[in-house]
Amino acid sequence: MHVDAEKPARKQQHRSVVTQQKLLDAAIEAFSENGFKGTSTRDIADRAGVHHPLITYHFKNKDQLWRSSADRIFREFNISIVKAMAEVPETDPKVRAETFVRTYVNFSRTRPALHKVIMQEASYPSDRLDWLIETHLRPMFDEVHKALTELQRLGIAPPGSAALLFNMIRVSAGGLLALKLELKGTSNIDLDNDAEIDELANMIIRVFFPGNMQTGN
Amino acid sequence: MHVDAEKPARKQQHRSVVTQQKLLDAAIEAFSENGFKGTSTRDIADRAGVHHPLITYHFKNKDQLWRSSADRIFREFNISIVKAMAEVPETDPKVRAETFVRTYVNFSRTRPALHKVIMQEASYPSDRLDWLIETHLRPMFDEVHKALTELQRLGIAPPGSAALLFNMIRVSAGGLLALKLELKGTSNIDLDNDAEIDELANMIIRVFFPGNMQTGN
DNA sequence: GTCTATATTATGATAGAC
DNA sequence: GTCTATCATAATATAGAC
Repeated sequence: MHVDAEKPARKQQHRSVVTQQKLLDAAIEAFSENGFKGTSTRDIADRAGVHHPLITYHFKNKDQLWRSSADRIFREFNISIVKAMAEVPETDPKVRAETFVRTYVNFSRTRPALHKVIMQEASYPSDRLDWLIETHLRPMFDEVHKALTELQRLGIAPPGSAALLFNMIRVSAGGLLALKLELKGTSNIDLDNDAEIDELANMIIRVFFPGNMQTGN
Repeated sequence: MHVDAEKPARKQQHRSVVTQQKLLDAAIEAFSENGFKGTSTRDIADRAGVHHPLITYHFKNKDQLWRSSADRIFREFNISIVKAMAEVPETDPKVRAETFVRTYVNFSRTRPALHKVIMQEASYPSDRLDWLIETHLRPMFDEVHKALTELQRLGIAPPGSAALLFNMIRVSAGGLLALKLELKGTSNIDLDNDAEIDELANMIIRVFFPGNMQTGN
């Protein structure tokens, strides 16, 4: 009956999804390392362990694959942030800020591609950059900018342009994780180490939210 | 006599140098935008307005051209820093720190490639990254790290890892200039504007050197 | 020192067998 | 849904004329 007929179909559907996920993971890694132009679809297919014509089959072309990769990593990040913020009382803006920084740092650690992809695309004008800004970057900025302005009003964050401040925090977190290899070589900072990750988060909090100090660890 | 014989030779030498400079400028721009893999030597030759086999003639291959480009931009940066620091009294570490930040921000503005090239190469391990660290990055880090430790001892810079602090300052200056296009789109920050550049430098100084405040403009 | 021509390999994308 | 085979283009690099 229907069940017997659908079982293989479902198996195929499942395999298709798995292939897509493998390609997306491989694409995120490759694009974040070498940028859009520097990445070959063959390289992505090799990393994913699938044959390269499957990219055309599942994603139509390189550009669509890039967009799907960006969607995936930003969705993961949003889920991570929303989940972390849900566990923090809305009444304590300082703790909310700290939680945001720690979540951002920890996410950037496991997924440095978040910042790397932005850096790659921001290097020169392109339709991809415009799309990235409209779809993911500006909505995120607007929300955090609001919270940061409130933190300044409360005397927790330093005065001045909240927009500049936000971006300084952002590159201090995601940017340093994206430069992990370099920091290891120049500064002997090992951002694969739990303790150093914590120290980075604490440093960011200490420097950018000096008001009402309550945790100095 | 000799003069007549040498004149055309010098002209040729001169033209050769000009071609090399044009290629280096074009290479810095191209490599910073698209990374090593993402940049084609044809693109560089086109930007420089010369025929692409000339790259082989003057620089042997793509890799040597990249190294020469990196040498050029780091040399420019060093000259810029040394010149600026020479005009500041050695006895005032706070003013020296401020001068360093302003010089760094202003250099990154005219030459965002300085930070972009580092970001591109730090995305994945390579011989180029190792070379960049040994040749340019670590020597620079060692010197600034020493000065920053002294600033912490004087209570001007916040406590904690001087290495992390240095890198946070670095990405807040060079990193934001490298993200210029994105900041314009998401945060409406125009880093082509003199006033906003000054505001960024002031914000960095305010946040990272809060002790002994003496200039808040 | 500069150019044209070219050898060789890699790339994005597609056609069509299974 | 997956594979092999292939096309057109673009890449790095070199050879050799001028």
